[in-house]
Amino acid sequence: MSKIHDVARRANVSIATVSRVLNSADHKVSSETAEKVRQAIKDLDYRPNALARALQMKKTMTIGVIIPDISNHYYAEIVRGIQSVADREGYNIILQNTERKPDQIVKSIYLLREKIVDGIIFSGGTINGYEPLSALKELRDRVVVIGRHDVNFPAIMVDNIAGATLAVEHLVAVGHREIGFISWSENSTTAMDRLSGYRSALAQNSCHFEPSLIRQGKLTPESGYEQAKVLLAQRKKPTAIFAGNDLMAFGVIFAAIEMGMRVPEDLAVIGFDNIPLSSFFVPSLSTIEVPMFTLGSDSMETLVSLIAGQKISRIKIHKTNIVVRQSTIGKEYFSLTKEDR
Amino acid sequence: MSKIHDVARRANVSIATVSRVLNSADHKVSSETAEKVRQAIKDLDYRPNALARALQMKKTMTIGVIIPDISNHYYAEIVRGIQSVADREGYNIILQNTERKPDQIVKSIYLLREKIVDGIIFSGGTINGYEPLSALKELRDRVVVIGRHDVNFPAIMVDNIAGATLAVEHLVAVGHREIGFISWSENSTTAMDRLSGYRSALAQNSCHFEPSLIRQGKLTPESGYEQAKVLLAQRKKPTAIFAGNDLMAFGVIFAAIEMGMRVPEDLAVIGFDNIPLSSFFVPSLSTIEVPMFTLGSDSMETLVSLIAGQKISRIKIHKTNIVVRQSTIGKEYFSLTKEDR
DNA sequence: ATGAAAGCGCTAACAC
DNA sequence: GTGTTAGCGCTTTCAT
Repeated sequence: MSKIHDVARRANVSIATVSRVLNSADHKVSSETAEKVRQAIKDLDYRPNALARALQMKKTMTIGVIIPDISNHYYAEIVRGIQSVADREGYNIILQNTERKPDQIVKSIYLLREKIVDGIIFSGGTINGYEPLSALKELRDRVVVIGRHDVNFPAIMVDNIAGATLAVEHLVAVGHREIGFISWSENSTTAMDRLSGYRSALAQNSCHFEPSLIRQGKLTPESGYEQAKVLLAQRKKPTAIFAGNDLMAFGVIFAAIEMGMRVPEDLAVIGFDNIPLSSFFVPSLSTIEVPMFTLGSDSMETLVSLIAGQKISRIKIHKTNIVVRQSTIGKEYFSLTKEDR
Repeated sequence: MSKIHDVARRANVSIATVSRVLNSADHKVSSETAEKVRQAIKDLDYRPNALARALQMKKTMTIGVIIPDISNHYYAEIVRGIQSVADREGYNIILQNTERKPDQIVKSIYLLREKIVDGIIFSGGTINGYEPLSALKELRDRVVVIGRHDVNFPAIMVDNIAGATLAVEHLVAVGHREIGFISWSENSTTAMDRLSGYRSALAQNSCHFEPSLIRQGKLTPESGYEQAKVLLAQRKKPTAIFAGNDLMAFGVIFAAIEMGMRVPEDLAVIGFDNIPLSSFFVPSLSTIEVPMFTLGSDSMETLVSLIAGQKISRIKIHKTNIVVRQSTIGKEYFSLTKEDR
């Protein structure tokens, strides 16, 4: 692996000159010399050592991304969004999967700090404890959080309250009044926001709020399945279920059908996220669309501004839309044009 | 951000001593001194700069992972597998999403080389061109490939031929003889292997091979949907469809049901991969299980051995299993125990 | 326009 | 046991 010194020797110049043409900071290099250098670089297939450069420049052009689970489409799409602007801006990302383990989160933060990332994007999971927060302290001005607003960092959010309201109002509009809700961790501000959207929409439509219609899942199809089984076994069972995310909604539908119910005739189901598969599920899933990719790209753009020292607004909230499909309105959906899907 | 020098001063020792307790290479540090140093480290919340260390050690403890699309569950799970052993071994990963663009692949390789990764895991996409191969040359002994065997690097594979054979034999066993196959890119050795498994299984069971029953999709539900529409509109239509992956299989089922067919009564469908959702689809999807997580973890283990200079076998092939669910055998599946899912 | 030399923060000989 | 010092490969003043 050749180094700058090799290039300098081959081109009969000093390493400073090579560095200059590499960074073309000041064009104070004569074009002939520059050409010689470029040729030497090509001949040797030389690539500057980013480590050495970063050590000197105190800038690695690498950012850390901390998420709970890359195999969850929601986070994967966020990562794609981050990647797309990172690419454009010349940054790379170091991925940290925490599997939602608090100590893994702390470990990740310390590690990213050691690797001297230029910034961190944090999504999902909690960073309330003392340790993680103090670990992030050093990076204070270079952290962007996705999906939380209970922590003092710039945040990219989704309007979960409005989204949940949309979902419930749709269910009410198609005739439901006993609406179940499958939530998840009470530590999640996202879950709490969706719950409060659900409650306020019920109130707005003067539906009685029934605590037994609320269950806590784990964002997986399995847990949706399990919680639906519980809800549908109750004497007071819902005619519609609002699942906290699409994956749980799939589990709900599976459970309902397994119990011999028809969806949406006997049970309407709506999810949250609009993952790609939701339009191909049978029945296709009505859901609240979350702009996951945009969440990622926006967070990276915010981080770039932050790194550049620009002022940015503390919180940015993205809108959600409702996507109505078969799981709430039935077969007639098939008559819609393909584009609606 | 404090540096080793600060720690040394605070503990009244030399930086070499600090370095020694940090790396505990030789325990030639008296326990009192070590204690002083550790206290100073804690006081200052000191973390060594991984960049400086890497520059010196010529080892970054970082590896690059190049995949086409992180939002595809298949790759996400591979990344999770890689992460899990990377964590255990103290490595971190820099993720490169190529979106299958050849020039992005080349760019990624160069970039990872600049960032001086200790190795690269490459999955999906083609690296046949001159450029990418020459770019990988420098890293020759530190590259592991997942899912290809047409390139001269250690490879972690899945037995696609056997898997496809299993799928077709199952369909034949439940009474089908007109079996469609939805493949994808002809540049993919995986696709070609699955196709050849399909063909040989047909031959083994003396089913006539009908080229019009083979379509080319793009691994997405959309493309499965589209290709199924074509297949099922033919005068000579299949009674069963073997989709190249689960996502396409979902699209196939959706198309069939939209056309008023019942699955599996009018059309049996089997996929490939066994992504988590396949057990919760309605009807649940019969499929060939691919140990994606293991593919990832095994590739990372191989890379670690490679980096350690150990000899490793050129190719390792992982077995596949068939998972039979409703989409090929129908409702009776519901009577199976939950564990079978 | 170009070169010499001083670091960036760390590790590892080599002294003592 | 502990300290001194020479790099790792690069960027960037400061001379010339």
